[in-house]
Amino acid sequence: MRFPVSAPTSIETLLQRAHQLTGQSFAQLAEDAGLVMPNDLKRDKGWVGMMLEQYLGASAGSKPLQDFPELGVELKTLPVDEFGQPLETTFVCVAPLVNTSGLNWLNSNVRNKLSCVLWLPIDGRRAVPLGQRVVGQPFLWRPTAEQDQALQRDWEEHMDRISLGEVEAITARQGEFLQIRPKAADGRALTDAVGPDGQIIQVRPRGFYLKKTFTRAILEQVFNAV
DNA sequence: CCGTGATCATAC
DNA sequence: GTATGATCACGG
Repeated sequence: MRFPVSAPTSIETLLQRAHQLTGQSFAQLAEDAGLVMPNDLKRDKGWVGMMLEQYLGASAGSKPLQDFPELGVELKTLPVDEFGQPLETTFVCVAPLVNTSGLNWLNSNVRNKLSCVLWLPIDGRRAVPLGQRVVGQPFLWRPTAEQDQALQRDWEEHMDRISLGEVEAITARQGEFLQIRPKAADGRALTDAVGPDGQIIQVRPRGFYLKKTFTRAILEQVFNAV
């Protein structure tokens, strides 16, 4: 493997690259990429995801775009346990808290990000040293009509609250599959939002996350198809 | 500060 | 045991 890897020009190329990662250990991948592997992920929470982006040729940077804009594909690593079940929720994107009047599900960032996802299950077992963990079997996923509708219901519920100035009343328990939780560098990060009386208030930035029940269902649908 | 990549760690 | 709310690193 030579770095940097060029952007894949087709979904087939992207999938081929992803499949070549299956079964490889993080230690081996780090070495081949010339990366220093941390001892654990305590202070490097996004390390695995960023390394795999390099291998697949994802455009670097922090732009609010898909990882492969030309292919319309978003890359998501998904840490799983020994039973292949998700260990974490999945961050989707930041939640807009102001100027929400023109937003709807069809033009939403959430729907755009989730319209086509290359899921890359990874070994997330804490008991296993990071270098010994391996990459799982990738798969390309598009939401079914039912999944899209379920996400839309959650999204609209959340956006209604945000528009009505109820952002501070939103809890991660709300939403069947799509939740809203804080998303910030630390407790001091603040951003504009709509308050109860329509005024601008300062709140912790929020993000949309997929609950584990949702990603678990995707994994089951793909790997335990009856 | 914002958005990217996420996992941590404590309350439940 | 596990989900929620908090937090870590980095580029722009």
